[in-house]
Amino acid sequence: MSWTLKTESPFALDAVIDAHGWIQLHPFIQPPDRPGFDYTLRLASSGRVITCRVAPVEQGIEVTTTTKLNAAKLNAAESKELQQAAAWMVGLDLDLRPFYAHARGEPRLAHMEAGAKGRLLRAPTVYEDLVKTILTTNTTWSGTRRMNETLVNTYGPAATDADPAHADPADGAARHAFPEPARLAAVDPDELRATVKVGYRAPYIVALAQAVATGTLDLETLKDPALSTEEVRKFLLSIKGVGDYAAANMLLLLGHYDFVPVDTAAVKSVGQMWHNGERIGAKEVYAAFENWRPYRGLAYWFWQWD
DNA sequence: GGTAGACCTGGACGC
DNA sequence: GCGTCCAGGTCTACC
Repeated sequence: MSWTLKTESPFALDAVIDAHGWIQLHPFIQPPDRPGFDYTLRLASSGRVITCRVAPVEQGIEVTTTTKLNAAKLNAAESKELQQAAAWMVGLDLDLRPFYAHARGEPRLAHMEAGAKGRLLRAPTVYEDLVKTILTTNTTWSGTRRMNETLVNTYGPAATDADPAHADPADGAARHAFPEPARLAAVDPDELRATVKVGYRAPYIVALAQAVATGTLDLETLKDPALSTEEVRKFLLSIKGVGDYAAANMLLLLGHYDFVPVDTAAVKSVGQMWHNGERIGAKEVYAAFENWRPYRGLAYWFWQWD
């Protein structure tokens, strides 16, 4: 089964994929031999775990199911859920034309409008993106990838009726969806620490999963574009394990662009470009992008440094 | 409001 | 092979 989803605003799937490293985090798989990506998800409406293939078409994407579930077609609710998830993942709801107009004339951002850049690949749920963001804190990118892969393969449900032809191209293993909140909520933090080697992040992840699973924390409300940036930021910062960097990263994913995920790379880049390589802090990073309000984070993220 | 130290892991390095 | 050091954000205690 397949569906074509389109948007009115400038769009390029390869720009979404290349915007950051999320494509390297399971359940995303980037096939080496064709454009687009594969993603394994559990459909909440039925509990089925399927793998879908997302490929570029003009002004949008084509979404195709790639498992043997093709033989047992998705029902209406499942189809709707899959299409909504795919549209959210690639940001079909976003319109960056106001930013392009704002950035017109800045040579270091000219590549954005030309390449329809600005969207960042995201998971179907805010919960998944938040767990992944916590896994990016205080570690290297290779550490993030390792922790995420182990988390997904250990606690994520395997694709039902998986077609061996569509197994993980890296090792042929069955693909897994991201672990449900209820699954991680039931894991002892010490076990998570031992199996996934997430270290001190274990209690943060379990507490987050428990809050989502019990309904104490409704992260999906953060997708509401009517919420102000400050409202969303305050909400995120109230979660244990989420600090300024993690909140800013999540804000970018949620379509709020005024905060910069200040990490060591940010202070290094800004220090080299505007402070003769001197050691600087978050204050100087924000000062460097002051003229880009309310898009400071977006301008920073796509700034061409050389 | 600002700062120091602890939290974990993997990788680099020296022996 | 083993031990030590370091990088990477957030939290807590303290001033």
